Amino acid sequence: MDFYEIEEKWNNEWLNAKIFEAEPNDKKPFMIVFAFPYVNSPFHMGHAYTYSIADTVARYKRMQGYNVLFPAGFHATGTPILSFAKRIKAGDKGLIDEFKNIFNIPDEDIKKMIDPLFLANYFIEIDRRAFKDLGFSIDFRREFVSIDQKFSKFVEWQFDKLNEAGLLTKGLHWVGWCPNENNAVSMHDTSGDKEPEIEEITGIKFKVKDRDFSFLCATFRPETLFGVTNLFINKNAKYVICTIENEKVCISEEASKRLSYQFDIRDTQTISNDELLTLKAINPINNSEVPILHASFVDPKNGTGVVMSVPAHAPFDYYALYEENKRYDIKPIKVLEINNYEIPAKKYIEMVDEEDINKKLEIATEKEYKEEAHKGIFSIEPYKGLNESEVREKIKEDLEKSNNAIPIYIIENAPIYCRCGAEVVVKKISDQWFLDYGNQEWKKIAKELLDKMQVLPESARKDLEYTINWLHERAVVRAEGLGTKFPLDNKYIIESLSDSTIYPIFYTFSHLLKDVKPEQLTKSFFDFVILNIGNIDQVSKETGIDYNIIKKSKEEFEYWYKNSYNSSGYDLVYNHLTMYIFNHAIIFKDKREYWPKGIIANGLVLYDGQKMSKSLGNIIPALDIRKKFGADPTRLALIYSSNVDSNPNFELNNLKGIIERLSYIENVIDNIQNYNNTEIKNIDYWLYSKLAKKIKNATNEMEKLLTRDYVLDVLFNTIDELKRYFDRGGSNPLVLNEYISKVLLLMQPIAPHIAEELWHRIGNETFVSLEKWPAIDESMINDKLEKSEEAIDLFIDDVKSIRDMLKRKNREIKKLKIIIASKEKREKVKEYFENRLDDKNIKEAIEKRKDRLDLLRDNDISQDDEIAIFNDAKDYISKKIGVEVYIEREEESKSEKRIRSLPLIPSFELE
RNA sequence: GCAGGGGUGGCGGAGCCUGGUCAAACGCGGCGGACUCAAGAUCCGCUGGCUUAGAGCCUGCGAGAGUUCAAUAUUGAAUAAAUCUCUCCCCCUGCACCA
Repeated sequence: MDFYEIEEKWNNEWLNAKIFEAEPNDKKPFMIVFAFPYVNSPFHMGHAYTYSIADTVARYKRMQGYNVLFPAGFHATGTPILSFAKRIKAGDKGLIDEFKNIFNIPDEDIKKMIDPLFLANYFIEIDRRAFKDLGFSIDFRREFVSIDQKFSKFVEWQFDKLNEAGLLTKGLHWVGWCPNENNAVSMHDTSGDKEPEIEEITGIKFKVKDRDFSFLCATFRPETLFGVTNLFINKNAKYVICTIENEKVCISEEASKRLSYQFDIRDTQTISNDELLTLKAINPINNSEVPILHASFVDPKNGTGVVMSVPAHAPFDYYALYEENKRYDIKPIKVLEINNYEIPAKKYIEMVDEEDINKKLEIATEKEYKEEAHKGIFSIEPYKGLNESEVREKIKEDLEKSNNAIPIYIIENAPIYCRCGAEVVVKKISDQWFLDYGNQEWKKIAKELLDKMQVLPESARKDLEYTINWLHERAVVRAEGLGTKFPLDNKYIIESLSDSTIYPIFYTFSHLLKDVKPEQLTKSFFDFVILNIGNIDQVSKETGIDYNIIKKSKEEFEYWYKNSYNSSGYDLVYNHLTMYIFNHAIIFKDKREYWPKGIIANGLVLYDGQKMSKSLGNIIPALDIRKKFGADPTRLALIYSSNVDSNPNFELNNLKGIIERLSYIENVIDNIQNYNNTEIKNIDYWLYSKLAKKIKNATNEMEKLLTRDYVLDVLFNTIDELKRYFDRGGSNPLVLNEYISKVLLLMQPIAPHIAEELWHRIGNETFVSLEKWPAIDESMINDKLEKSEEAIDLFIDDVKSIRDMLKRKNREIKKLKIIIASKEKREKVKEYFENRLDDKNIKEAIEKRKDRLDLLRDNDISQDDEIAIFNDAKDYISKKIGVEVYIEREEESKSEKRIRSLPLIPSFELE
């Protein structure tokens, strides 16, 4: 089977016939979108999985009689594209190799990618091609990119609405920052792709006795202030005195530079370490005087370069004080009770078996902090008896209130380096804009929306609910990146997830705006089209947009958005999908008929059992697999990898089996004229029965998106059924034709090209893609017949086990005598199941075959029928066992085995 | 730390909600056979172990404990879960301002 040729053929036919170009009509609408791909690389198998599911649903719904809109677009706002272009320009070897080796991009194209727009367009081209090649039933007319100016106008409108609702707020925010390039850094901008994690620590001010400045000590554990015995500086570092927030403090020179991104730091002057070491500091919590000492572990780059020493609870402090400084005159002060240790820090150091002293102290510290946080009990008044975290919060609050402490932000996973080489620092943004997802009213309607919508798998609902609950103010603007300018402050760009929350709306009329200029897309246009505010003549006059375009836009929006779905990867549950819910909820607060109706969240694709990642080099561009194996096998292998509720494992090995099975069906179709039986036999009815059940199962599975089960039923089981059909002598072309036609209909959503091709090969002229979903003919379900077929198989199993045993014993077997249960016994068995008979022999016999209870129960097959059944299967059984077969009635049998016969479980004798 | 999801034969993965019919679907892989000069493809069979005239036993669903329905059984004893409950261990994902 030449998949490539078949796929090219039908992809073109579909495009030429424009069958997926959706227009509103009088059918029920169904709109499904997938989270559009980010175009800094070609999309890979993980994306292909999500898109395949969306297409499968789209194709299924189309068959179900819905008018389906399945659009697609591309996402390009934000920083990654810019940052990739920058990296290419800088000759970043890692990225260039990745592009070369994983995506096979030619050198000359990579060179051009220093232009971010070239880069984006390059991958858009590839992705668009992949959409087509994979046979997605997309209405390509509606495509747009999230950096299109017209789309920007739509985003602006959205933010106007959010602002009107009072949900945009301004405030402080801390970000990772490159002091060299002077902009915010995210994961993509750091070497090693490390996301800077920002953490708040407490800077405590220790006033210096008889001087006009304080030491500023940074600590994670302000509650241990009670246990401070001294301060540490490093005499090999440089220290300065400077003014932070109108107060003079002493910190390391390095810290003063770094903190200048968080605070307004002035009047910096150096101070000698000798002088510092003579000073005395005053502990703000109890006014005790403590000395300043040197400790070599103090890192001037860390925190403020000044450390408060708590020898009882900090291994490093303990070591520095007693081993390094030999200050046995200073006693440790214990503030926490833990395991009744006398001096916890000492104890924890002793517990670690490690040569290297720094490592040893590190391990001890980690262990001590963890255990104390867990079960340490505070032992100093007035907090005695409380656990550590409670005291921490209280003390921190008090100190900050009394101006004895200030919050300082640090990079928790430091050091992180920008790709330019500079170390990333924390910067305070004082006019950051937030979207207030913490707003309770908003949360409430978001939850209402969620309650009304279908979630597949249902288990994702919990996660969505949870995310709605914890989401709070989200920074929505950035200093850098592609995208829409923030309407309230033009120096900012709207952040990339926030500009893509209600974007599916744009698909409903994007194709109508070809001749409209971006500046014509004013607030009144969107207000009218989306929210029905204002009147059309006025909007047309004001914007200069043609009356009919406005009218059509509004019609399309109102038609399609009555029933819209979003299909995404599960990772987007925690951001995009939740924001999708939030934003729709508020924009359509008073027009809830336009709230989205469903979300599909599929799992993370594993590749041969492994996570796909750059470092493993196993990121597979979807087009590669398609080229190698064909689009339909690729799609089948993907959706067969799992049902929607778990993580799919894409295995190349599965492709072989899938391709073979598809070829089998093709083969049957091509040879259908060789069958010429016109009578309808039992096995034909059996096939009909299987078909009816298959349709029933398939429908149910598609509704729940049990794609794995669906492939199993529609493809794998079909092959088994066909094989059995032929094996049992089935050869009626009409029956075969009907069976296969229906199977092709069921295959259409999951293997559209093959289904289309074979559909035509069996003589149809219509597009299978537009056919109706097959009806379930319950009357064809024939359990009795299926049961008797099953009985034959089970019988063969029984015979085989004996035959093999005899073979092992080297006994020769020539014939098989089948002994059908007597009329009398049948009556008895029946009575037994109706509780009318208490016959020990029958009871025992049935008990022995409890593995076949299904066959025996409700069995009203007469002896003559059973003889007919086995007679009909005589050749089949003979073939399977390899001996001649005779059938006789128990009444007439002379075999001693005859008493074992039960209805549908004949006894037998091999001789 | 908090929250969510998991741990099933060589592998992937059903089964668990609604207990028995589960040595556990289906697929992959492996083995054997047919076909072939041969290989591949295809077809048939096997694939936990030991046995065996159609039946039995053992082992078995992360570890441990508990409960109990059907059933067997009986002095209202006892036996009895992949599936129910609890504890423990281990793994994965998320905890944002990033796509």
